[in-house]
Formats: sequence, structure tokens, C-alpha cells
Amino acid sequence: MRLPKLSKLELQIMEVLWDKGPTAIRDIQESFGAKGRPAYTTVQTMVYRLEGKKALRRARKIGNAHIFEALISRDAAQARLVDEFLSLFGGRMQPVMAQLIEAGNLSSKDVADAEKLLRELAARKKKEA
Amino acid sequence: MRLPKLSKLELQIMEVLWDKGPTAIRDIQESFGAKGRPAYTTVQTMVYRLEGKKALRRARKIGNAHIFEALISRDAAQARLVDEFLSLFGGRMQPVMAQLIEAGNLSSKDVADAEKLLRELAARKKKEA
DNA sequence: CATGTCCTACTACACCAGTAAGAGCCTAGC
DNA sequence: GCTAGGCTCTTACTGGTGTAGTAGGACATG
Repeated sequence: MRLPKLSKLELQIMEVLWDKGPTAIRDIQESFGAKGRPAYTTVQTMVYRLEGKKALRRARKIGNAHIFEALISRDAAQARLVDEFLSLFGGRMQPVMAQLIEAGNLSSKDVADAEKLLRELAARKKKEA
Repeated sequence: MRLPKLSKLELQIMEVLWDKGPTAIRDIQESFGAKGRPAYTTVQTMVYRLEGKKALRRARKIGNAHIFEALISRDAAQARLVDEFLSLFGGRMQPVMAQLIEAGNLSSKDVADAEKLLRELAARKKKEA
């Protein structure tokens, strides 16, 4: 279970740790926009559960407050998400891309970047071989 | 609630309806691979819940068996999925694309197709304006 | 040192997805 | 008409997520 499944709210909490580094619960909670933010103890519960999933750990204490730090990388978690998502489409990219473009989520810059990355990847592969 | 949220299993059931058209529960269940397929009543429960969500409806009966048909389109459901997914990334495509390419999920053909579609879309927009 | 504030740890609950068993109804075939 | 098999409906339990309250310990500051 090296890469536990993370829910939306759990992800948002991890985002804070990834962005800011080791953080206390209070700071995590406050980094949610003031309106519609979950209660302190809600964030706390989620952090505890993330601890159980080994997604983060208590790094140290400041006063009596724990400071938590991420144990899994943003990249790893995102890779997991993408996998999960693709499996819903049976791994077929075509409808996904089509949808992204139709909805205007994909700019020509995104596509250009993709091309560039693809070329780099191909070059890297060739070198390795 | 025109576009209800569908879970993985619910999606798989809808896939059958989208592929085969109006279908009985027995046929839906059997279209899951013989190994690891959910029990008949499990599929039934999901179908009932999908009915509650207005994702499908009873079209007619054959004997005493109901035949169900999809009420929402595959495209609409997929659009919903993509939105949902993107919101996890705060709508930023860059990490998503990067991940897709790194993991080898995105071929150069996919990217070429994307480019083509983008150009078509741009042309269409221009015409409309 | 007293007291208010903040944090922790625990408990609780509702909802949803997934799973399925059980009771009983309908129908087809003998 | 009777019976077997399939289908419907109902009910139920589990695990995960989101939500939060409460009790009590720690700490800082007057």
C-alpha cells in the first residue's frame, strides 16, 4: 500500500503540505478560503486519517502543537490520480482528449508543451537503448 | 441535478447500456467478465440507484423482466468525469499532461489528434464570430 | 498561580458505494 | 394446474469520507 488512495479533501490537505512544507493543523485549516472552510476538528480528523495511511507524519512539536509533513510526493499522488481516472475510461485516451479540448480545458500551449515533452522522452529513450 | 455523480461501478453499468442499448439486469451482470463479477442482486441494487438518480429508466418489460435504458449520454457523463478530475488539480492542465506523457499513456498520435481538433475548433469559433 | 485560549484525543453520526441474502411473485413448460 | 427457475423488492451490513462536538491537557500572561 505504498500509494494510498486519497480523497478530494485529503488531497487538498496534502496540497498545503506540498506547498508550504511542514505545517500545523491550524495553518492547514486557515489556508482553506475563509468561506466554506471545514471546521478545525474536521481538518484534524482528516490529518489523523492521512497519518494512518502513512501519507504524512508528525515531524516535531511547537509548544503543544504537532507539525505535520508529507510522506508521499505530489508527483506520486498525481500519478495515482491519473491512473485511477484513466481506468474509468478503460485506459482509452481518445475520448478524454476530445473532451478536454471540447471543453476548452486544453490550450494550444498545453499541446505544444506535450509535443515537446514527447520528443524529449523519445530522445531519452533512444539514448538509453 | 441534471448530471448526477456516478461511481466506478455505476459507470460500468452505464457503459453496458451505452454499448448495447436497452438491456435487462441479467445481461448487464453477465457482460462483466465471468471472474470477479458482482452478484446479480448487486448489479440490481446499482441499477435501482441509477434509476433513483435518473441516469436510466425502465423502458419496457419482457416477460416479468424489466429492460433498462440510459437517460444520460455517454458524452455528458464523460464531461462530468473530466470536470471532476480537473478540479482535483485546480484546473491546471500542465501537471496532468506531464503525468500522462511520463506514464506513456499519451502517444504522439494522441497529441497529433489533439492538435488537429484544436485547429478545427479554432476555425469553427472564427466562423461563428 | 489563576484563568482563558488553544490544541489534542476521542467519539459520534450521516451519507454513499459496494456487497449481497431472503422472501415472494410470475411464467413457462410439463 | 403444478412446479422450477428466474426476476423483483426489500432489507441489511461494511467501509470510507465528510462533518463536527466534547473533554481534558498545556501554555502563556497578567
